[in-house]
Amino acid sequence: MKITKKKQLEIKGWKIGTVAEFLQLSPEESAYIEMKLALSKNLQKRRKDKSLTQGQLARLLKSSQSRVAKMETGDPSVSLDLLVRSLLVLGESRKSLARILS
Amino acid sequence: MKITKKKQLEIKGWKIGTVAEFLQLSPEESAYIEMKLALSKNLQKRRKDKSLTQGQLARLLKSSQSRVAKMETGDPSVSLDLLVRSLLVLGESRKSLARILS
DNA sequence: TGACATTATGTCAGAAATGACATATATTAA
DNA sequence: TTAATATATGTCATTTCTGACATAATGTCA
Repeated sequence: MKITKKKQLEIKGWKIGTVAEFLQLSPEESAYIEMKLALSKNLQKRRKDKSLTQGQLARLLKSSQSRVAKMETGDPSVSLDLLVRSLLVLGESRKSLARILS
Repeated sequence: MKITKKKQLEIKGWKIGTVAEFLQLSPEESAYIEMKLALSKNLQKRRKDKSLTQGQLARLLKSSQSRVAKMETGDPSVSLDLLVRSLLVLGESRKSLARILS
């Protein structure tokens, strides 16, 4: 999938139809993006539950505030790998990650 | 985690202790590797159930035989992203992927 | 055995992801 | 409002991943 296409996911304000339909994503592409978004949301929730700023979390992850922001906003430049590894550092288990994904 | 460290995972024949202990992996590193290996195994199973060669699967994935081999053997150069996207192409759903991971 | 098919491994150029930085845009509190 | 804090966005050099290729190793069948 092209980055440019994924980028359009960020367009907001549409009232009818799904994002997948609008962008004509294949089922695989949709599922892949949904999984990333589910992880994104959970990362932000986990961080806030621990009362951490993005900057503080970034230190934990040996990353940067801007990358944490991108993770949480579903930026297409962020990989599943990074999301999963970050959630593991935040204390999620294999099983709880699986639960997030399903 | 260093690639060199992960590479050692391929050492076989040890009879006592876990790989994680031997390599002194942190819980996060262990979980991350376990997840990748679970996906690897499943990819191979899926492929064989469909009676495909690695070369045929590679065409489906728009990849190459050598990369498919690396996916199935748990080569550290393979990302979670690629494994997940490949399984999605093979027909796995979000939910079934989650089941594989848990 | 040998020929053929399949899988594994090594390498590398190009592509994608990453941390870091600057800076813009919220958000909050006085 | 203003200042201070937090989050978002854009860019870029470096690192990591990727498909492709060659070739080695393994398997299969006559």
